[in-house]
Amino acid sequence: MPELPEVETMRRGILGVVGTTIESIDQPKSHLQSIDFTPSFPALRKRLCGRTIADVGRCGKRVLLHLDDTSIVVIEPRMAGLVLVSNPPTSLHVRVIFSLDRPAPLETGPTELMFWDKRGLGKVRLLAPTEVEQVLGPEKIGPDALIISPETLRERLRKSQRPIKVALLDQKAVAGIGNLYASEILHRAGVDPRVSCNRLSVPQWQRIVYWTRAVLNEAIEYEGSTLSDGTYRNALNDPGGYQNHHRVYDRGDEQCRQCHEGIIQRFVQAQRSTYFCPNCQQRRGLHPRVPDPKLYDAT
DNA sequence: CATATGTCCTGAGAGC
DNA sequence: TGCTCTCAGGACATAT
Repeated sequence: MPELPEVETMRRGILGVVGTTIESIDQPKSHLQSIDFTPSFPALRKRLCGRTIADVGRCGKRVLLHLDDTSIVVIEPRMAGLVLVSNPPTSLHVRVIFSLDRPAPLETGPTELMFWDKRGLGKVRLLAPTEVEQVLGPEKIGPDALIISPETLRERLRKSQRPIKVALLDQKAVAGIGNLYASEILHRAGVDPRVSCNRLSVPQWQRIVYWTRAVLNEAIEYEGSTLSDGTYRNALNDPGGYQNHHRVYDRGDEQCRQCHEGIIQRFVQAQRSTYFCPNCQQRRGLHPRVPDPKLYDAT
């Protein structure tokens, strides 16, 4: 389930493709259902071959390949997709291979870029400049979770009746947070995942945004979370390390690693697992971990 | 308008 | 052993 830290790790892991030219694109034969290409694969191939990759970006949980004609390849890993430069975990699930030319001035680096997807829910689309706004614009995708300010997040959600955990998953409100990190963030912020957005205080919004940045940045340092199913890998097929630092996710019935008193509870919200510590995340009570106000400011 | 539900898809694991 | 069932959840379409 690649979320912001995993997708950012993919982005950093493929920076070596910047400056290369797409020589060919192939779709390995497989009995599996084809993933969704927009436009169709043959049209995509025709439009991409010969294009140079000018930059690699990220928009929420999507990887972007910025091309020299200002069109953009949008790769959406969704549940089980990976962007790799070598060593796919299985050859069966390689959905598309970009073969890259490295012009003379470029140092050595990747000569292939792959999209691998175990479950086939991912998508690859090519956006013409005129399509970018309607697909990636602010109407569709909210401010990035790493830079949103507490004021902006509060403005966007303060009237919502939804539980805060559910609202944090809304990519139109804030982009990049998924099910795993939503639980981790709220635990660190000392906020009960069940509380309605419209009942949260200003200090609680501040703590949520502070810990959103802190948790996501720490997870990026560890190159993301590889859960017990082992699916998530970085661009070289190495597992991430942040799963060893989770406080609550997938730790139901364990003693809380923070307060050493509560037992981590699991329950379902909006068809998704939520984990929390009833002791650290009470509806009312003191929240001793007050972050530095300087860090609230958006950049 | 805000919110809720169904859908896609595969592989792993449980139960019989 | 091999079948059927359930579950995992990101994003989008559709329904309330």
